[in-house]
Amino acid sequence: MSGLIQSVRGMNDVLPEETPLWQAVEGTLRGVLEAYGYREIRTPVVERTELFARSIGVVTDIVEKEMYTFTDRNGDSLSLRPEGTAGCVRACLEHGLLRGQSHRLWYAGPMFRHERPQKGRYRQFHQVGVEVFGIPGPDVDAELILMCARMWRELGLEGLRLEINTLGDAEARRRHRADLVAYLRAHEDALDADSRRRLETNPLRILDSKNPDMAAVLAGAPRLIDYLDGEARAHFEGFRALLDEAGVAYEVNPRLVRGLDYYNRTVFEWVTDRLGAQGTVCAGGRYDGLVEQLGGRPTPAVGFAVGLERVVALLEGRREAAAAERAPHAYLVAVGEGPERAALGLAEALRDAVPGLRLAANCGGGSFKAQLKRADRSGARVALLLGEEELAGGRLTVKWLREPDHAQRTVTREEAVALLRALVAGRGSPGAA
RNA sequence: GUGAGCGUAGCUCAGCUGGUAGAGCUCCGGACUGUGGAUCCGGCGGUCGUGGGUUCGAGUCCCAUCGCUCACCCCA
Repeated sequence: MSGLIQSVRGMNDVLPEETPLWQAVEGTLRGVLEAYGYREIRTPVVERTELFARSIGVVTDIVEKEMYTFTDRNGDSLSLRPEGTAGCVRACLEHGLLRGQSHRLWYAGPMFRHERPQKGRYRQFHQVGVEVFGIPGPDVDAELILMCARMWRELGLEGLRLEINTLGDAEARRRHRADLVAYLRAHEDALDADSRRRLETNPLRILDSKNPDMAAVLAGAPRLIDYLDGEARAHFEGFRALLDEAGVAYEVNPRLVRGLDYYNRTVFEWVTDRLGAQGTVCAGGRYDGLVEQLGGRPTPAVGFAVGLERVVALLEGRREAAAAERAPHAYLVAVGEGPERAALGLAEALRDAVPGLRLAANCGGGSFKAQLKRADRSGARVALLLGEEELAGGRLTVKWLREPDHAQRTVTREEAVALLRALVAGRGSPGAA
């Protein structure tokens, strides 16, 4: 055990016990995205490092110290993507998708950040993300919120809280940031070490400090909301009105800030208090300036990303149920030389005759007892027994593994096919066997 | 990057003040020549994370190192 090679720190295996829950989550999210007319885009996991530096921001933690960056054989600096938006914008620009038309897109896949792992935070993690290009109004912002709400509903995820805020436009943010830094510098002796460091890196975060000693100073700090111009203000009011109209509950959190530089105007987060320190399950906002910043024409854009590890963690209680939904319908037991030789062919014939059938055929021999044990553990609803007697008579014995009140019966292959069809259709009437 | 807690069988863990490693679950087999999930019996399975030190003797004490977990930071 000590000599074995282990997985890379912070990069986890998802074992077969767990994959059914992941598949259920992914399937549900995909269904919702399609219900809103969003189309999937797939982009590489590796991009030029410069793409992330120019989009996320050079001085952010992500770019400064969390990227997996390496030099390609030809000398280019490449990085594993730490988030999905930059690559998506790059792909759209590269293929001319942003000329005039609007696009509603989604993607899913692994992201990489070299952080210290902890609950809900991993070095390889998975996101489902959405990006909308070319629609400036608050109606899409609201649509994204409604889409999220539907995702939670269909997943059966309860207790998520929606927090929203507006960051205004670039100009307002610049003025506010300058005033804020000046104000905080004037009170620098009242700041703790962390906050002094953040004066350089992320001054907005200082407002979010949990240190009670700084509360008085922070209360007097310039507020971003006072810097908003009329248009940004109207956008936010419009967004809120649409949420109210739709009956979505939310909370305005003026201290809600996004870590990535490119956000402006609407930002939002869906949070839970059931995941320890990493309570954000989904976050997003508007980034109207990013496309231009990456060399395209000015193009309004909004998006969000869902952290799949966090969603799966919240749904952990449904692991068994999800696994049961994907278990085989039937397990084919074959004992004896003749039956064992005939089993694979019979299994093929049954799969041909019953579309959608999930049939596990026993391999590796074993006694009746051993094979039934495997059948039981496979989660199958019925065991199909093929022994010398059945083989000689062209029949199969159907044994119900989950319904103790249904006796096993030996039937013709045609009857077995009919029964399996009913099982697959979900109207399995076990008594009919 | 900083701090704290924890590393004993595939999994969950016991092992008191140092005396030469155990249980439950899983898996395989038997009781039951073609019948699983219950019960009983048996079997497989361990360089006690790794390296060094103290000692007649270290799973136990000391040091280092690696790993895991949680928190800070940051964020999905």
